[in-house]
Amino acid sequence: MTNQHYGQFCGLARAAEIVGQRWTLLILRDLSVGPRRYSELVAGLPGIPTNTLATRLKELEDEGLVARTVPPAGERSVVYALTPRGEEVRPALDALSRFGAGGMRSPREGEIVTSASITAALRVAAGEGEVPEDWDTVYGVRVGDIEAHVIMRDGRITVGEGPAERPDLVITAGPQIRDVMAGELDPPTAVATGVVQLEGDASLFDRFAETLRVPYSEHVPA
Amino acid sequence: MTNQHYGQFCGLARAAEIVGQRWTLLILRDLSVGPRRYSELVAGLPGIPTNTLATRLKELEDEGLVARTVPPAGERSVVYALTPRGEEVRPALDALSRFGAGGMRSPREGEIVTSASITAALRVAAGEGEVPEDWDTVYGVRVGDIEAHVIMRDGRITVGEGPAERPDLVITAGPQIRDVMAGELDPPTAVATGVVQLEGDASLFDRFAETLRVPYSEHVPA
DNA sequence: CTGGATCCTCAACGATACTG
DNA sequence: CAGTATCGTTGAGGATCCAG
Repeated sequence: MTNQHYGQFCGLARAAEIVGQRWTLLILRDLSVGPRRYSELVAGLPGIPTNTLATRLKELEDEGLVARTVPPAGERSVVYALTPRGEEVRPALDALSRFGAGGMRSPREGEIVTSASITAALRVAAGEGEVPEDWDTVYGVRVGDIEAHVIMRDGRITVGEGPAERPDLVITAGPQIRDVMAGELDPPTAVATGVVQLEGDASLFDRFAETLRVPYSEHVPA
Repeated sequence: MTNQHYGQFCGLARAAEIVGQRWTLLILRDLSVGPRRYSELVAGLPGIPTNTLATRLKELEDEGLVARTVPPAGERSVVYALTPRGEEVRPALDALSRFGAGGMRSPREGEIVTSASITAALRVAAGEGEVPEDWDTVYGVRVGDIEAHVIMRDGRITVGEGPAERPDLVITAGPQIRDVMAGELDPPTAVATGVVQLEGDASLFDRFAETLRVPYSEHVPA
């Protein structure tokens, strides 16, 4: 429980004392996508020891980043969510995601995609989320049995978990969808080679590819 | 040396595998301020075990974030510096600094300020560094026996380590200087109460205080 | 069935000493 | 100065168990 203290009066050092703990960044990522129950966190973080999760949640609660909501009457389930202070970590999560994504080519052996990871990735790719006012498009994105949705409407982009309702276009793909978002694989080729499958108005895929962007780093070594 | 692998094809997970290691964020912070020799890193990171530093440097080199430059002939000293890929972590460091600084009030028992920490803090506070074109001001900032400098010139802000050459104003203060940068302590009061001492054109202090800003979080619990 | 607590093992970390 | 070697300690990993 005694977190590492770096002994420096420094914002980064203080941040490191929190997010430098193992699993903490991924817990925050999952919670940044939406409130979660304990078992949902376990499911979204394959490999996390249950005691580690319990410890981390307690630490994050002590730090004021996470609040556990005990349901009032009919005892259903404890729900964990980011507090307002916890929301302030988002820009850092996004910057780290962007950095990490820059060095990410294809999945390593055994690497998976989770609901939170794809949703967070799409949110980062959306960036500030400015699009023309007259766009009104709903996308569904499926990777494996995971599904997320992207809505471009009223000049803004909204990203969420789960299937879209009445999507204009459903995009089904593997992790290689990243090559499209990195600009390394142009949409027609992606479709032609079967990297992505489209259901619905296929002409909307170009818009998706050009709007959601997380570039590869130009400086990855091997 | 087998870093933690989270098994997820996710930018944040990949980033976490690197910066989630102990001390790594602070090593990157120090290197982001400027190239460093091994002993300088040790000096700037009080408490770091020497073997941990050696291990981290090797890991960061393997990741392509840090390059060690062995001096050519007259054997002087190995120098570590960020690579272009390493530079890409800056936005994440800044976002984390900002987050951590938001929760930072006064120093905890025994916390110190280092050259890299103050320089990094000023750099983050400078933000994008846009100032009016006609400003031409050189500040020296002293905290304890540490000194950094801030130059506002040609519409930009430059922050660096070490004393300023021919400063217009030298600001000497303790860690409470943060209250000024957070907007919680107005400049006249800071001067009047002796929180900061000024040498030079004291009228330039207002400009310093309004330009360099790292706000406190409104949501820190206790 | 959810939300943990407990136990044990081992790899990583921390402290110190020592060397090219 | 720039690390390596050694060793004790801590925290993570993994399985299991328990309470509401």
